[in-house]
Amino acid sequence: MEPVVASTPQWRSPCPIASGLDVVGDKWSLVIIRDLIVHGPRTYSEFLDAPEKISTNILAARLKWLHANGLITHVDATRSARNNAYQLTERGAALRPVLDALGRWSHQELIDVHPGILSID
Amino acid sequence: MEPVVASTPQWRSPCPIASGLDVVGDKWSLVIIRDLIVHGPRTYSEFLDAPEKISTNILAARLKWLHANGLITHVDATRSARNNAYQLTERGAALRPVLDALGRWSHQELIDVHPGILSID
DNA sequence: CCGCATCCGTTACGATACTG
DNA sequence: CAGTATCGTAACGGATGCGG
Repeated sequence: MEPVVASTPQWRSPCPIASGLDVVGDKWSLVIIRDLIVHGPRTYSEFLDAPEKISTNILAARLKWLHANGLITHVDATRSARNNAYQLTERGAALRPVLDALGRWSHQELIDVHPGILSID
Repeated sequence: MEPVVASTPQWRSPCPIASGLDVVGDKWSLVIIRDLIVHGPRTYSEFLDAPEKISTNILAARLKWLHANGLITHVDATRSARNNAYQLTERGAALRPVLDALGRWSHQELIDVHPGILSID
């Protein structure tokens, strides 16, 4: 019985940078993590409201992947007013410095080629 | 006449994080940047020697992309002992803090799930 | 409705053979 | 040595359906 989504990456090498990319180096993972850092716990449809317009099947697959890799969990539905929401684990929240550095790079280096870019958020 | 490789990203949103990912958020760009930061100017075949084993067509496409986006340039072949090498621009070198943060995250958070991971490099 | 899963077309990746 | 051509596979993206 093959798993729908692999639970762990195929490590390309022992390099920490490549290994980090093996976990969050796809097109959407860090965008999802960004939403969780900026807004806190977030529901499926709230992720869909983000301006990047991820499609529903991709979102479901990425949430499954991030959960399997211990970066997010479900909010306990019985204990929270917000049902069916996702939140960051410690491991996921620890990505904040990466997002900060990336945001700063983009803001400094991409303004001329992407005039509409926002100053940090 | 359609370009073989688009010269500029399709921006998903005005968010700096998403925009940074639109430039270097693929599977290989930051691995190539890492090699250039660690080793300095690097030739095509030296990139191929990296442990991640990128295939030749992908490497050529990514080098073209990174050049089109101003992150790398060719070393001046007439002035250098090392012909046909690539090097970082200021814009590319400015990604160092991103790689540092990612490397630290991986080293701290992925040791248990990836025992062979190296301590920074 | 909300949270997905399924179907299917399109785009990225990957292994390998090959050329200037 | 530095790529290109070819062709197969995997990821992505839009539309739609379906259970709770």
